[in-house]
Amino acid sequence: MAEKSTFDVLKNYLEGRASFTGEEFAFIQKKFIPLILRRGEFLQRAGEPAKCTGFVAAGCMRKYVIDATGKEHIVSFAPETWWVAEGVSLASPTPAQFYIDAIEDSNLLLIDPASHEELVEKVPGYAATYRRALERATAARDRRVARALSASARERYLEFLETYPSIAARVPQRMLASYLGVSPETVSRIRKTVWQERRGPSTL
Amino acid sequence: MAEKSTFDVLKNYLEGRASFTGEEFAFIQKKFIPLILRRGEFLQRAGEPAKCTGFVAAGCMRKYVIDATGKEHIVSFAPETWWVAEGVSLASPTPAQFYIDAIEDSNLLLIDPASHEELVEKVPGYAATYRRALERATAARDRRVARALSASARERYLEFLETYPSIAARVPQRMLASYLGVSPETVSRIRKTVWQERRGPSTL
DNA sequence: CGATTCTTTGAAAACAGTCAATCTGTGTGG
DNA sequence: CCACACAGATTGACTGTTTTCAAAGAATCG
Repeated sequence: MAEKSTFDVLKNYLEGRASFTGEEFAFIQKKFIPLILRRGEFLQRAGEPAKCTGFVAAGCMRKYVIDATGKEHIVSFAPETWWVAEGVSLASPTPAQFYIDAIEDSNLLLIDPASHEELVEKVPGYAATYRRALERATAARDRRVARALSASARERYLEFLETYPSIAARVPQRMLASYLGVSPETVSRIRKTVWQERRGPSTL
Repeated sequence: MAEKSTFDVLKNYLEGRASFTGEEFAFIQKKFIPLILRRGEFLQRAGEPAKCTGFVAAGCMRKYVIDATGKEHIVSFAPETWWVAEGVSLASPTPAQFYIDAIEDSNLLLIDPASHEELVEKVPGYAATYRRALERATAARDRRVARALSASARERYLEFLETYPSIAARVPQRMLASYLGVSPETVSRIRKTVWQERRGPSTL
């Protein structure tokens, strides 16, 4: 069954981070709703009420904004075993600020805020895992801000390749550019200089 | 006593977010260590082991990185009732990535990771408050990233003034520039055009 | 295949950064 | 009370990077 194997990814993820009883897993599983998205399909659009947090069991999602001139700016990617969600909007009834769509065919597990709250209250391991994920997410975003402020386009590009090689390998370059905050042309030019430098010295 | 009034700020903050018994407050208070910092003094330097989370009871802190060329880049400000901390480094024994210092004379309440863990485990209201603070922090950082990617220097400047007027009013302009990711000169020029536009139409 | 989307390349323009000088305000000491 | 020093803010001229626009060349999906 497709659903079972999808949940297994989450189960695996959780087992790696805390201890759970079989009962707890059953309880957790009941709270999540599987969702299959094809490439290009949306989990959420900015302006809509945001309803769910998603665990990515397979595939890859992206979260982004569209600015006044119609340009997309990717805030984050979420491949397998990552979470993807609107920020505040889950707790409060604010309209979503972000678009979230699938950049590959993806399997998600969705959970609504109330169920999530219940899990946090009743399953200690879940609460701890969630809290740690939040802490890591916050730290990762601080690093992202710091790098955006202090590093050049080139440095950010190279760093992304090092830090997230598996993501870099599977997203189109224009999305990488969007994530880095530069134009696709600039990424193309950076790439060019990078292998010119790698090649240059050795071919002399 | 100075310590008591400092803790009252935290107590007040917590009371506004969850319910606590007197015993719980006493337990909480025992875990925090007051610290007074004069303007310019450090809570932490990059490279050191990061040890504590700080609650700002009075004054204002900043968290920043110093890049390869020696330039400072402010990741966040933390005025009264905000938390300031290294991200990951609290849980793991990684060296700190950020500098944290006082930009005004400030009163902090510090808590080490182990005590914090204890509070989260034993005081439900504290756990919930902390979790919500983390969620809000993550969301705020997503917005910061989105704006850094999608808005011009001018828009970011105006938005900061709107969103954090009280911070904008008390930090030097060079720090605002550092936070926005532009040079002090650029902020100066932006300011100029802003009141030229406000003045221009009416003085015609 | 065939159409669309993605990437590359070129040339010119816009934007912000740097450097350096001046101006402003604040606080200090004569 | 004035003079001075210091830090922050402003302004101008110049430089450099990145964007934009436009067009051609891959690559990919159906």
